[in-house]
Amino acid sequence: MNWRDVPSLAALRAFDAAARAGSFSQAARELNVTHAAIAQHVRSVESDLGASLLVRQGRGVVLTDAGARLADALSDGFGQIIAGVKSVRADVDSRPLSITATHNFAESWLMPRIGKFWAKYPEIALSIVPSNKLVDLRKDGFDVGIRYGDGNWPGLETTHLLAADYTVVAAPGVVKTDQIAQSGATWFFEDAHQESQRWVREAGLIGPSQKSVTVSTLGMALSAVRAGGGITIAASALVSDDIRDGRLIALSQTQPEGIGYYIIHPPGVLSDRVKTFKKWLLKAL
Amino acid sequence: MNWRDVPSLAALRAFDAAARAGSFSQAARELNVTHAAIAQHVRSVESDLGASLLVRQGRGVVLTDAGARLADALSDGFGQIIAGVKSVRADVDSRPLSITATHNFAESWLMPRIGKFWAKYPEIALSIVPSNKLVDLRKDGFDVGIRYGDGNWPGLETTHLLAADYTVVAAPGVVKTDQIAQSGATWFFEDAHQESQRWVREAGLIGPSQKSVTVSTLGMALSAVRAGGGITIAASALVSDDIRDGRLIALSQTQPEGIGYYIIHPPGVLSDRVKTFKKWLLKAL
DNA sequence: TTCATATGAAAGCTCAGCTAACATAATGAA
DNA sequence: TTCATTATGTTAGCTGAGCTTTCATATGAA
Repeated sequence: MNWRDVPSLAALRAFDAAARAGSFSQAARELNVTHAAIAQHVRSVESDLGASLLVRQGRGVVLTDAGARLADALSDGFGQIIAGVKSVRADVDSRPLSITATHNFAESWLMPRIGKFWAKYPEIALSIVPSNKLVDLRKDGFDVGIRYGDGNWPGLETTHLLAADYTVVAAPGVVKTDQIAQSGATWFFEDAHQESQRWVREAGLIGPSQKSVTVSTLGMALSAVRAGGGITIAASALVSDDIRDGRLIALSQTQPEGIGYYIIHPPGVLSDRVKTFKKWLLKAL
Repeated sequence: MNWRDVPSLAALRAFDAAARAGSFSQAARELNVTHAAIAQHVRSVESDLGASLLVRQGRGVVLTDAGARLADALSDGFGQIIAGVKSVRADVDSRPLSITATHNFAESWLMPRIGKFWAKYPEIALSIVPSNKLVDLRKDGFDVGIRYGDGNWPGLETTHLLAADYTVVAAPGVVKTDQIAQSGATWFFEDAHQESQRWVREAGLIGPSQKSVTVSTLGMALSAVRAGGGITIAASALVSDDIRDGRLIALSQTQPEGIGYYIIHPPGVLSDRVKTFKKWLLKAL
């Protein structure tokens, strides 16, 4: 497509608006600029093409023959562009909001609450994809994500959701708070969380004779622990429900360390649906 | 036409180019920008619409479904716009170059030389409209003009063509150079040129008993003077041919005073035809 | 493995696009 | 006819959209 001899698109749009309005002032109001901007654009298109396109007549302007022909083409062209954009927006708005979250967060925090979201916003369909991978939101087609980390992901806007302190939990009666290492209780560790395991050892919360079992998900660890099978460590936010409801008791807790759960999305203006979901997340703490 | 929810036209054009090229780098070359500019625009359209449009695949990019649909609409839209501009340009290029010049200049300087222009540029049709009015080039549909004055016309580009000194002339033998005021020769003055008349009186070139006749055009004055009927004063450039050819002799001359003949045209890029004509004018002195 | 060519990303530059201000022109009401 | 209103015309000056520059990372061919 040869753009070499085409006046500026901004100028052509200004001319298009003036042509259809028959007035620089009216065109200015429609495009939210001053009449001076319209006038400058129109005259620059005229100068570029070497033809008069709009001439003053009374309190407005009228199209010359050349102007009428150009205006027809621009009307068609810009009409197609606007229609195409509108159509893509409509398609985007009609598919579910696509959300990615870590497995743990999805299972322990989001899914238990999602019913309330749907109750409040039945018109917003969601597609929740648990993934521990650092997915590329854009490439993989997600609108918004919840990620665990330090919040420093270049090219993304991040909003802090939950601090990442950890709590050691067990079912009531399984172990006394000050005798975690001396108890015979089994430690359940999630595979991926080497860091929290290291913390447990450095805090002296695991005895030499204590068994430890590594499982693949926090959900599995929590199932075992809820059943009185032992002790585990998890992000505090993910076990806060169990603690509140008395299914588990808090035995020990780390200090927050700048790591946490964050809402992430691409920069720029957010759609209403993403705004709504984000706002709900922040309130559902 | 609702532009409210439409991404920037520059960004849509960048996307259009990338979509058809399948490569940011190739699109950049086509639009004469860097690949970074293309990438920024494309990602900004994606962010605005909330949809992935182009994804990386190997060394290039491919369209998503949403991207393909938008690309179709943009291709149509931009195609119409470019075709419309091209059509108007073609029309402009097919009509004669429209030139306005003062009557005197047209008659005494331009028309005697225009044959040489047509000989050299037979493909450029001209429409020459003599007019002493300060015409509005744009409103009255002129491509270029020759005006007499100080060269200070806001909103126009001016190029000095001829200085405006004046020469007093008569046919050979009619009057001696140092006896203009003492001769009985009749002064012929052009109606509009009060200023040159004043100069003649202040220079003491007209005697108390000398008759003067006011005519409407310089051409009329020159006809009478060439026939030996008396003396006149004219812009030097306009009588240089008569002097060279011996039909008239120079009796006295004013100093140039910042007034002259100028080529005028609207600001901005000139079409090739206007450039050619202008260049020819400057060489035809 | 190396090299050429692609996209990704962010800091920083600059001029296209605009506003503000004032001038002039046209129209309509009194 | 005069005056108010609303239009376009024009220019100086501001600023952020659009871009470049630079460097990083990814891909594919040799």
